Amino acid sequence: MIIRRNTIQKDLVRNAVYEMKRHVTANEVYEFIKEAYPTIGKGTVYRNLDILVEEGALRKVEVPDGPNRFDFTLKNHYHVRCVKCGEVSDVDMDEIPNLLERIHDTHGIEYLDYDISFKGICSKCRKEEKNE
Amino acid sequence: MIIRRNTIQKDLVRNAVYEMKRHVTANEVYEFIKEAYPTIGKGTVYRNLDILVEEGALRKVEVPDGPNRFDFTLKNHYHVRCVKCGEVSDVDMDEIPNLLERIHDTHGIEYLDYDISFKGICSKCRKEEKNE
DNA sequence: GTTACTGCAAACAATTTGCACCATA
DNA sequence: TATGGTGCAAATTGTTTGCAGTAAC
Repeated sequence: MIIRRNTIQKDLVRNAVYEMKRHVTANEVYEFIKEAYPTIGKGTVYRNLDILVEEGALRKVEVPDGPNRFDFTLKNHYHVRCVKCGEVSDVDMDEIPNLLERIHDTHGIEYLDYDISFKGICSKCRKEEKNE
Repeated sequence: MIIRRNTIQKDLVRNAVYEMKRHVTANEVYEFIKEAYPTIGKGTVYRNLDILVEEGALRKVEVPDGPNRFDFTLKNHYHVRCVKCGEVSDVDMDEIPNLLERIHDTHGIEYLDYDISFKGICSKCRKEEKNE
C-alpha cells in the first residue's frame, strides 16, 4: 500500500476549495492557486483533487454535460445546473429517505450510491431572458 | 426557423438505436451503422442524435464520468452505472412522486427536470471480483 | 536514500465545428 | 435551385499519463 506524503501543493488544493465558493471546477482551482503559486501544474491539481476525494476531505460533484466540480460539504445534498450558463448550486431539499430500498429488483447489482441532479434556469438567466 | 430534411443518415441513426440494445453511446451507433454504410461520418451521427433527441424520438441519458448514452424508451426511468465496467442499465423503481414539490426554496430558479443516477457494481463484475 | 510527488507536455476521449461538396424539397 | 445535410479533418474541452527531476519521510 502506498504511503501518502503531505505536500505544499496538496494543501494549496484543499485550501483553495475551502476558500473559494463551492462547486468549483478543477480548472478554477488551478487558476486560483496559480495567483499565489504560479508554477503549479494542472495535472497536480487533478491528482490532488482525486486524492482528497478518496480521503474524504472533498466531495466530487459529477455534472452531466460539463466539467466535474468539487465542494467540501460533508452532508449529502443535491445540485441544480443552469442549462443556460452552466452554474451549479445547491438544492434546498431534504434527502429522500430509504431511496435504495425502493428498488424492486436489483438484478444482482450491488447498489452503492445515488445522486439526484436537477436542471433549471437560474434567476440571473431568467432575468436576461425577459430582457430579450 | 429551419426546416429539417429527411435523410438516409437520420433514418440510419434512429433505426440503429431502435435495433441495438438500449443505452448505446454515439460511438457504438457510429460503429453499428458503419457496417452497412461505411461512409457515414461521426459528426453526422452526433448531429442526428441531437436532432432526434430534440424531436423527442430519442432520449439522452447523461452519464456522469462517461460518454452520453441514448435510448428510445418514452417513459421516464432511472439508470445505474457500474463503477467497474461502465455499463448502464435500467433501475427497477417507480418514479418518485412530486419530487420537484419537495424543494423548500427555489431561490428564483425555474426547475425544469431532474434525473436520478445510481452507482453500483453489476453482477458480472461482482462475480469477477470474487474470483480474484 | 527511497520513492512518492511535481511540472510539463503529450496523449487521450468525447464532442463540436468549419467548410467544400452533395442531395432533399 | 435554394439551402439544409454530409463527410472529413481539425479544433475544443476536460482529463489522464509518461517521465525526468524534486522533495518528503
